[in-house]
Amino acid sequence: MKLATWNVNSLKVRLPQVLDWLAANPVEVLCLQETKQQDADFPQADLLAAGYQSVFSGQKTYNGVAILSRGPLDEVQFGIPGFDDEQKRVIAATINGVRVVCVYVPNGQSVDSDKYQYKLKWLEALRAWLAGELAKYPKLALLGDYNIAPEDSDVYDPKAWEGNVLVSEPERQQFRSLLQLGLRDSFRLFEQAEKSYSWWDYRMMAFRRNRGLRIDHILISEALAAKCRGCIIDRTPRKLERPSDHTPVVAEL
DNA sequence: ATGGCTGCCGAGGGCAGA
Repeated sequence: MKLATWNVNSLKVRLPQVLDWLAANPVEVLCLQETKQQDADFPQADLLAAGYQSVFSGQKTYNGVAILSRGPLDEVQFGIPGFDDEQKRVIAATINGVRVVCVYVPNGQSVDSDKYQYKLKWLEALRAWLAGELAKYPKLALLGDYNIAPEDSDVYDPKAWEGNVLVSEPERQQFRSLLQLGLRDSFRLFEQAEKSYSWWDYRMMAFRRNRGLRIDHILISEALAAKCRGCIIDRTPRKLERPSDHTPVVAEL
């Protein structure tokens, strides 16, 4: 069973690329972030025609998450329970006995901004909710755009980024606290090439120069990690015309 | 060097992303 995550930076623009990618990579589950579409505009029929059911939670202009699945999506949850949030950043569903949680973690903008405080509070609420989810669902996968590069090895120029949003110590501490719930970073369960990233700035030919960050992750519970067979970052969509700035991450369970 | 692209909304540039 393959599970994937992809921040598409507008599903309206990227739908053809998503459909092409699914045709070439017929994963069981694909989590999307930054769909930037209201639910009324979500391309449910196009995805169904491609063999994928979907659940989604979107809004105009910003944010928006979705889970696409070949099999039925049960026990659908929108948002973090008890955490009041206008922003559509979380959707979860149970698929084939696996609790799939799709997240678009706030960016934080800069460490001295209100958005950074919101990011840290949001991550704390996520952690608290997931502690209960893990007790309920031993087979759990947390996929998405975390907007955190957990280690310096996930950053093309750690010195330049030191203390910055996406790499700051409080954010990394929040990432580690997710691991402490009993989750594993599936990418790091396997030998990987150095300088493996999932996002590259659109500017300054960052992709061509591989000036990127690894901020899209698939964390999996111990029960899933025990039989996880691989995790890869698929850079090919980043090479297309008009790409998303993020590229898919795929775990094979 | 704080920009550099891209998408959004909506009709021109400003905001946000990371």
